[in-house]
Amino acid sequence: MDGARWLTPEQLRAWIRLEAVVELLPAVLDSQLQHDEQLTHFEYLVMAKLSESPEHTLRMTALAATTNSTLPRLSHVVSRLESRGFVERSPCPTDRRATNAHLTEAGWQKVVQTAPGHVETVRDYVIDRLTDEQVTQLDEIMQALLQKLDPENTLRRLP
Amino acid sequence: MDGARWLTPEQLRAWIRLEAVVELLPAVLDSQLQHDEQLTHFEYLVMAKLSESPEHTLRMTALAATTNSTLPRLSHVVSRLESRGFVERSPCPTDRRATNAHLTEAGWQKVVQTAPGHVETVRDYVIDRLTDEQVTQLDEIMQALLQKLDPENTLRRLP
DNA sequence: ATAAGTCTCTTGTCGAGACAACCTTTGCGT
DNA sequence: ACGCAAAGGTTGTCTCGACAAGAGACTTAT
Repeated sequence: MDGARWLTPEQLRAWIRLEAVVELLPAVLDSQLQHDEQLTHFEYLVMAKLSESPEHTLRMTALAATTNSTLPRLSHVVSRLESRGFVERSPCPTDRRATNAHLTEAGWQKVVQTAPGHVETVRDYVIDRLTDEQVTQLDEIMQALLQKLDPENTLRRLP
Repeated sequence: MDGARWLTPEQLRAWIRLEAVVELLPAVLDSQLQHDEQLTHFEYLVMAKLSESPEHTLRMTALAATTNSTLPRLSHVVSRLESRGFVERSPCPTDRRATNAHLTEAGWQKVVQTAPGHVETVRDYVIDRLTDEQVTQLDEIMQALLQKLDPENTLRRLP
């Protein structure tokens, strides 16, 4: 155990708590969305990002990037959403390799219907627990972490 | 979308970034441990908690609590660790319903061998990205969130 | 005693994501 | 033009975790 730089008690405590939050928070978000709307957090995220895009449309690659996801994962999720009528696929006219994902009217309605409850959960579990100053601090801290975690939105894996 | 309290731009930005970190950080930790030691982050966490306990032993329920996990999940993971010789199960003498999970010598060696690389990853991706002041802020913020996420503070005394 | 209820843990099933293999299209070098 | 590598997506397989159901063991009330 020696020979490695250890953590100070303060650092260790902060880390353990961050670890716990990172473990528990996704479960809470998933749980609310699953219970109220039969949606995964990630499924909601996909539709939310589409709803913010011009024409409610994005290429699969772009959608994968904004949702911090891989293409295979996204492809599966879009298939599910497509079978439920929330999203449509269409070949991209300018590049025949590419596929556009488009939010249907039903999908838009679903997002509109889902958003308030989701935001309320986010407020309840995160935002309302913090002072305005802490929200600012949180933003800065997460930004610092993302510079390493997600330098260019491109995650490469070495086998 | 109206009728619900929305988020201010500052709050929204902080949330989106927290969302990204919560999505990406577990993948990074898992990746390092999987690549270097063929361990899941959660498997490592289980063994680490055992290694910090007296006799390197904990009851399954207590272990589930300190790892923020459910009993079924833990049971499956312990089965895997047992088949790899890192953990042993034994019936609790005082309560025959209960099961004690015990870290074997091989398990202890595995933890000792794994810890430095894991800590280094934590430093690299989290601690070293932040000022001391930010570490303190992070600790306080996470503590605030855990009051809602984990009301029964699972860092209880060990039986 | 004993029956009901609770605690502790395990098992089986099912859905979701990681990873690899694959196919098609595009771009690039020569 | 042609051949090859890279980009864009999809599909199949396997593992892990969620959830529900179940089997023992302890507790309590009658």
